[in-house]
Amino acid sequence: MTVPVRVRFAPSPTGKVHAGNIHTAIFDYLWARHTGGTFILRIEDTDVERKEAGAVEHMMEALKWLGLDWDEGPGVGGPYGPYYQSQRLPLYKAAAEKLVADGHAYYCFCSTERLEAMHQQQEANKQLTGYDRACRNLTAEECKAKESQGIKSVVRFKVPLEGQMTIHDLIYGDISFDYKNIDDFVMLKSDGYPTYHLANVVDDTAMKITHVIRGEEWISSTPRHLLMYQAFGYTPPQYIHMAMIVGADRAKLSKRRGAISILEYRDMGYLSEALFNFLVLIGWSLDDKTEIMTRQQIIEKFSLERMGRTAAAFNQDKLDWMNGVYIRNLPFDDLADRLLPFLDRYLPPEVKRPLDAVYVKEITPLIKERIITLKEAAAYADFFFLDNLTHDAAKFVDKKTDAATALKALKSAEEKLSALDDFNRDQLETTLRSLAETLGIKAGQLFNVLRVAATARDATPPLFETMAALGQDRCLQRIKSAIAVLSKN
RNA sequence: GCCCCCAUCGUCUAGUGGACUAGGACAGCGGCCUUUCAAGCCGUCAACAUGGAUUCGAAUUCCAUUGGGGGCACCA
Repeated sequence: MTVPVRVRFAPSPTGKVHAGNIHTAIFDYLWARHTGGTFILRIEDTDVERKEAGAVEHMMEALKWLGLDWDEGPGVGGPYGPYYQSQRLPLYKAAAEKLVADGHAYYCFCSTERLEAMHQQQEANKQLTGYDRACRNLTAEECKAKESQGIKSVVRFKVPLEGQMTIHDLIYGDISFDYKNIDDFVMLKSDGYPTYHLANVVDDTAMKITHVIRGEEWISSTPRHLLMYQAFGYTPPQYIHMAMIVGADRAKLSKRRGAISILEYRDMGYLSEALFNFLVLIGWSLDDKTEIMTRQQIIEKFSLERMGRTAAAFNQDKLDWMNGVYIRNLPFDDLADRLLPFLDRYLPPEVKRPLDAVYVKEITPLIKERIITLKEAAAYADFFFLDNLTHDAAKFVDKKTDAATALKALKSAEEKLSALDDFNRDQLETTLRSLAETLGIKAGQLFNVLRVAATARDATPPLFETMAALGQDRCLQRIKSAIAVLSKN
């Protein structure tokens, strides 16, 4: 009989969540959903110094945006709360005291200054850095004496002086460590807060976590955690260390190095489905060719066996491509709904708000294949919304078409188009193709001139559809203004 | 300095001793399509870090080397 899987994503609220953090969360989520287990969110706010206001909210917003809904944790509660470590302080204190009582840990009264000096000396002598265990063998009386002098203490774990241990990781396999390379680490800080080491062991046990999924950077502290499980007499969870996502410089992602926050991707107009799919493919693959998968497919096919061990770089070009694929696969209405807020925010201020949602739906098919992010739609399609365009005379001229020809073409077009009673796509095509013939120029030449007149751009969606969407009045008015500009030269 | 991990095209990856003259994708390049731009389609460039060992046979196993990364806090 297998125990139901319980995994937790345990971020510390010290900044904005980036791809590296969320990558772990995604795999926590996948493992939980794949197995029908429970996905827990736990906030590791045990560093009073580094704690940042709003970080938890930011975190939760990012998780929600990506659809990583948690079954237990802040906002939803659960039977093993509270899910903020800062609200579980008595638990850690009791656990630390128990280990002291059992002889597995001890109080350390060393000052920060002493520790720093020791560390510097060790580095200068190129020695192994780590606590020198000065307080390891303090007697109860000595401890009392220090305490009565008002000296603050921390609790350190008594790491065996010799021997070794092997940890088993579901991805990396067996890894061995010598105890002699592990120092007596701090479990409980002098401010009464636990360190990550203590807190995660206490909470993972209390919350019945079965699998610890975390970044590869934790491998080297896993022996400490295992040592604590042994000392407590707890059964440790299974470990799943994941290869990290690295930056272009191949170093661990961090906000200091300019890692982009996940919500920024949302604000840049990436679809959460695309980012999810993209992030899943970093460190995991289904086979040798499948890339675009729905969330359901991913959950269903997910397996630990297919996870890689190599750190991977975030390839923005590929994300762009994938986002384009997702945009193109979206139904028009859905895309239009998602486009609306971006257009609203990024279209020039002179465009009247609120935007006409029906009109947005109308032009959506025209830009769908041409944008890779939602945000860029505003810059790409502004001419659909602007009342007045500024024409650049140079744009009307190219190798095939000189200014005089362009001017003549525009004048004839204005005449023809004002006579049209139905300004639809097909009418426009018939009218303009025959006009080109009459003028004795290539259809493409005429179209390009009109394109520039109607949009002030030389790269736009197909001309007839564009003009039809713009409508007769606006097209004629723009052609007039184009004629004016060209006549000046 | 010490400990640990990793190593296939520029990037993400497939590959678990023979089907590999190493597959896919992004990017790049070339072409087709075409009223522009895209999209689409076709093609092309491009990798098993190095050296040993094991084996009839290694991208795949083992050992070194090199390179990269991570850890060594009263941070997580």
